[in-house]
Amino acid sequence: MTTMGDVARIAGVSASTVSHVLNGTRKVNAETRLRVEAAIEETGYRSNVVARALAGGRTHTVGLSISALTNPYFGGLVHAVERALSDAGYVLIVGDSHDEVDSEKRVVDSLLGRRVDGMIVAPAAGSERATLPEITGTGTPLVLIDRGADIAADQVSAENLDAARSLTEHLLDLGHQRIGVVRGKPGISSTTERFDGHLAALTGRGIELDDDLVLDGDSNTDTAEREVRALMSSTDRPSALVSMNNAMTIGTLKAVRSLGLSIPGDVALVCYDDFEWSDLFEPKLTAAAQDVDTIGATAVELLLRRMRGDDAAPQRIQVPTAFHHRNSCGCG
Amino acid sequence: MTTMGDVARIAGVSASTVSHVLNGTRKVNAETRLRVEAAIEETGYRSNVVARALAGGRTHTVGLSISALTNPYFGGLVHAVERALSDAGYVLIVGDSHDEVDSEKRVVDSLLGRRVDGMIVAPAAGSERATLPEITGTGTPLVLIDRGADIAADQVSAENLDAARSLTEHLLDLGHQRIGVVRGKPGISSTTERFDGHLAALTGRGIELDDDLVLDGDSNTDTAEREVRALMSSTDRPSALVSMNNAMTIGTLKAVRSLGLSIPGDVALVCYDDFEWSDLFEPKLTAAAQDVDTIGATAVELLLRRMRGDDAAPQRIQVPTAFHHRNSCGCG
DNA sequence: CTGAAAGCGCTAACAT
DNA sequence: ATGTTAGCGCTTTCAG
Repeated sequence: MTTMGDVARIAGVSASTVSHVLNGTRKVNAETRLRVEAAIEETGYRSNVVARALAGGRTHTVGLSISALTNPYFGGLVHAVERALSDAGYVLIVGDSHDEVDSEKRVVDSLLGRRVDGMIVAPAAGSERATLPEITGTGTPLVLIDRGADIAADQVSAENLDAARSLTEHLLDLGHQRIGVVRGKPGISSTTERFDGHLAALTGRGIELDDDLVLDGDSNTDTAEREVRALMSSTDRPSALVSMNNAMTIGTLKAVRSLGLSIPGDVALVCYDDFEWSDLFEPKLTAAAQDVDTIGATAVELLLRRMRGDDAAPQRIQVPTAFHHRNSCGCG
Repeated sequence: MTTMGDVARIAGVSASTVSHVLNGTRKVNAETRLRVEAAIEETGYRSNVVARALAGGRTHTVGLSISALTNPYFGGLVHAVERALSDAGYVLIVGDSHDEVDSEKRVVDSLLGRRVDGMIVAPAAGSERATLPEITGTGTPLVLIDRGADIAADQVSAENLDAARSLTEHLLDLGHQRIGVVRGKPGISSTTERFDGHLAALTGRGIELDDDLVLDGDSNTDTAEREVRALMSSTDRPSALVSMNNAMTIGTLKAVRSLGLSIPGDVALVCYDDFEWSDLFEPKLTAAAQDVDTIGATAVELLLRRMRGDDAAPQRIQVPTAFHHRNSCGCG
């Protein structure tokens, strides 16, 4: 592998000059530049980013800790983040935290050891006390994505509360009184906020929450399926269901279908999180759609700003969620 | 940020000793080890992987060039690869090639510049002549994933031909004579192989291919939708359709649905690629499911072997594809 | 406009 | 069993 020194020798200049033509970091005579460029061309030289990082103190690398690459929502998020980052000349290192503090800590440690210039994390439950402080302790710029946490860092997520409230209100408007809710993973802000939205809708209409109607799907499709099946098999089943994220929706649909119940005939359904193919499900899903592209792009934007040294007060951005009215609610 | 030197000074030893206790790379007195460990604990020292990489010549990093993070199939693949890699102590750098040689080249250049220890790529069309030689030229271990290419490198993908043939044969068994086929992106091996499977099924039954029935969906949902709509609006439309990948399937379903046709009543459908929620679509999809987990894990395994210096002849592994018989074919 | 030299933080001979 | 010393390949003062 040719090094900068090789190129310099061939071009008959010093390594420092080669470095400067490569980075445009100081004026060099047109003619010498040409010689250097010729030497680079001739040798097929490719600058060593590792050495550059060590000498320069910046790795041009950003770490992302995410919880479930298999979930299409997170896939879209990674995609959006990767694009924005690569546009800005950074590369993305991804780690999967499985939404668990222990693996999250491992991921973050590895990222920090690699001296990423910045970090984007979708914090697992309990992250505030374990891994987040570790990051801020190193001074590495950090932005939280998808979920919030009680720390001084930029955070960007979808608007959860109002969107979830609209979902439940829609059901209420249709006359439903007993509404089951399938919650996601406990301890993360999105779950809490969406549930609060549900609650707000209920109390807004003077309806008291019935604990029997709140299910913990734990953001796991199988768990959700089991829980929903149990609830819907009971004698006193609800007339409508609200699912709080896409994994919950899949589980819910499977459960309802396996019971031979029809949607919205036997039970109405509204969902937080949309799919590209939501209208191919039977029935078409009425859903609140997060704007992943904007969420990802915004997170990167905030991060880049921090990396440039901006030390304004942390921002908490909520990206609007769109309501897609289709058939599963029963009024398509 | 504390360095190894700092730790050494505090522990009253040399940097080299610290390095050795950290890496277990030579025997050190139990007592000195303890002192070093105490110093590490005290300072919160975290070893600098960048410096380590420069000095050691290995970055413990693997690059992945993939074509569409938004596609759940690739999301699953990235997930599988990430897990296998992290189990082996490597981190994953991902780049999205958008299935286009130009961006692929950009991704690969960036990865090579970062001196990844190995590389996994889902080659875009035309990659053999552009970016793949560049990789092998550097001596970086390489394994191709999802698609093959005519170069001397390990490659792992799903079994395409036989699986696709079975799909078409199933339709043939049901009496269909005019079968439309929606192909994916041209120029990549998976598209070619799957189409060959279709062809083999046809010729096996003495049926000649009708060019009007082959559609190029270009692995793009919208294109597929448009093409399918055109074909199905014609007077002489086929009685069955085979979709060659999941993006094509979405487009096909949208098209058929928008025409008010029913599946399998008006047209039967079988698909290459499965979804976790395939049986939630209307109708449930009869599909050939790739085993992403095995594909990803196998690719990593082959890569690690190469990185260890194995120079056996390149392998080409095809992971079996499972046939999921559901309703869209018309015989559920 | 360009070169020399120090140094980024670590590893790995080579000594002792 | 541990320390010394050279680098790894680049960036960046500091000189000229």
